[in-house]
Amino acid sequence: MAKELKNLTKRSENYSQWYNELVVKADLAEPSAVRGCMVIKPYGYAIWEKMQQTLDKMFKETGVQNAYFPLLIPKSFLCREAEHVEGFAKECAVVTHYRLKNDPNGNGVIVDPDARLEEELIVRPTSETIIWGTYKNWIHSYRDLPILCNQWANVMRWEMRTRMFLRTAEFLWQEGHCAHATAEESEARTVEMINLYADFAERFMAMPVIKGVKSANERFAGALNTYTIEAMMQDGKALQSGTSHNLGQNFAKAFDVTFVNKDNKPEYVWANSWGVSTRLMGALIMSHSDDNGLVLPPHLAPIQVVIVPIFKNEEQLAKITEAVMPIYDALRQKGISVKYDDADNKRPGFKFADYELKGVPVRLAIGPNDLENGTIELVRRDTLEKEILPFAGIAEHIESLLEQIQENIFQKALKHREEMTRTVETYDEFKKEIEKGGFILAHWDGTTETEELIKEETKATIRCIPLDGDKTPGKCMVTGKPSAQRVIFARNY
RNA sequence: CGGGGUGUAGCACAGUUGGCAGCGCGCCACGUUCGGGACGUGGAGGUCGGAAGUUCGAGUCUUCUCACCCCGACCA
Repeated sequence: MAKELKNLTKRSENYSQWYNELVVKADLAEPSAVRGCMVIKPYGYAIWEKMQQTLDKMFKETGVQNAYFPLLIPKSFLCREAEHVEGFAKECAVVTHYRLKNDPNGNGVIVDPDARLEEELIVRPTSETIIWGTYKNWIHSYRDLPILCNQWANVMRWEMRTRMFLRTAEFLWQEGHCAHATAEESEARTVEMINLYADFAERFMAMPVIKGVKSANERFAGALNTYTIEAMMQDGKALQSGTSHNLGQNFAKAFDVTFVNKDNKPEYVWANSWGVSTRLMGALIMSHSDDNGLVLPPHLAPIQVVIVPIFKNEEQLAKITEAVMPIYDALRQKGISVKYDDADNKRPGFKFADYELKGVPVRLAIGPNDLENGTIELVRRDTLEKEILPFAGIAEHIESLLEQIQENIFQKALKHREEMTRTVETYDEFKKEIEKGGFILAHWDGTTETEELIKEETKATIRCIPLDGDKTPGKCMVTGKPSAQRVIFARNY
C-alpha cells in the first residue's frame, strides 16, 4: 500500500493520469464493472453529501421544494419536443423487454422475446419531458403557479468516452424544473439559479467561476437560452460546472400545458430548468489538488480536522487521549468536524500521508515530546506549513485557520485563472495562444458558422458570453464583422 | 462508430526457438517497531479473458469471439 500511494503520478507529467489515480487513491470512487459507470465510495459520497445538503438548503431558501419523478420515460414523451429529442437521441439507453427466461438451449438466462414492450421506455437522460407530462395535470389556473420543483436523481447518458466524475454513463445530479405565469418571472428565476450556483461554487467549493450565456451552438436541446458557470482547471481546460436554461414555452407547447391567466385567457406556461451534477466532484478535485493528493475546501470537507496521536504503548496513548479530549470537545462545540485517529494498526507516518492524500484541511499531531512541553503540532493541508502551538486557544486558532484556508485556496485558484486568461485581437494570435491552454477573450461575430470553423481548426469552443466584465464592442477576429463584446474561448472537458 | 493497443494472482507486470505458472507490491500469521508512507521470518492466493483448431505437449502458433484502455467523432 505505502509505496503504491507514494507513486501518485505528478500533475505536471500527465494530468489525466494524475486525476484518475487521485480519484481512486483518495478513496473517492473507482471504475465499476458496468461499462462507463463508477462506484462512488463512502469518502467520496460524504463530500457529495455535503454539496447536496448545502445546495438543498440554498434552493429551499428560494422557495424550491423537492419532488421525485420516474426513472423511465415513455419514448413518445421524449419525442414531443423536436430539438430536445435530437439533442439526446444518440445517447439513450432503452428498455425494450420486461422479462427474462431460461435459455431453452441451456445457456443460462435470455431475454424473453415474448415480453417485448409495446412502447419502449427510455432511461432518463434528463427529466424535462416526464415532468412536463406531469405538470400538465397540476396546472390549470394562474393560481397554481409558480411551481418550483427540484429532484435529486440519477440520469443516464450513453457516452462514447467516459471519465470518472467528469463524464460517466450514469451520474447523480439535481434538476430543478419551474413553471411560471410570465416570461419575465421565468427569466428572473433562470438568472437567480445561475447566480446561486456561482455563489455555491465560490463560497463552498472555493472555485472561481465565470457566469455567462451559451452560444446557440452550445445551448441545451430545447432551450431558448442557457446560462452557465465555467471554471478553469489547473491544466487550463474549461469545465462547465452548472447550467440554468430558459425553456420559454417550448415544453409547455409540446406537452400542451396551459393555464387561465388573470384576464381569463388561456396561455402556455413559461418554463426553466437548472442542474448541477457529480461533475462538481471532478471540478473540486481538479481545482485545488496537488502532487500529495486532494486539497478540500474546509466548507465541504467531511473531516475538517484530524488528530493523530503518536504513541508506543497503551499508557502513552491514554495520556495523550486525556490531554487531547478537551481540544476535541472544544472543536466539536464550534461545529467543526474532528476525527481522533487512535487506531494502533497504522503508524503515524502512514496516517500523515493518508490524510494528506484525502485532503483533510488541518492535521494535529501530538506525541510524548509535545505532552512534556504542553504543545501540539498543526499542519495545514493547503500550504503544508507546520506550526508548534500551545494548547491554550487552539480551538479558536483552528476555527479562524479553516476560514483562512478556504479563502487561500479560492485566491490561489482565482490567481491561476487570471494568469491563464488572455485577450487576443487576431485569429493568428488566437491559434498561438489557445495551444497554451486557458481562457482566451476574443471578439466573435455571433454566428454558428464562425464558431464551428474555430472549433474545427483549433478544438476550442465558446465557453460563454460573459455576463460581467468588459462589454466593449469590436470586430470578429475571424470575419471582421461587428461583435457586441468579447467572448470566452477555451478547450474543455 | 473509425484508427491503435492490452487481456497471466487483489494491483502493476515478466514469461526466450511451444516443454513444471513467475517477480514486485498488496493480503494473512508471528515477532521487533511506532515524531513523515517500518523491517524480519513464514504463509495463502491462478479456468493464463472465452471458444475452436494445430501438436505427444499451447500462456506461447492459427481462426473466431468477448472485454477493457488510448486517440478521433459525440457530450454535463
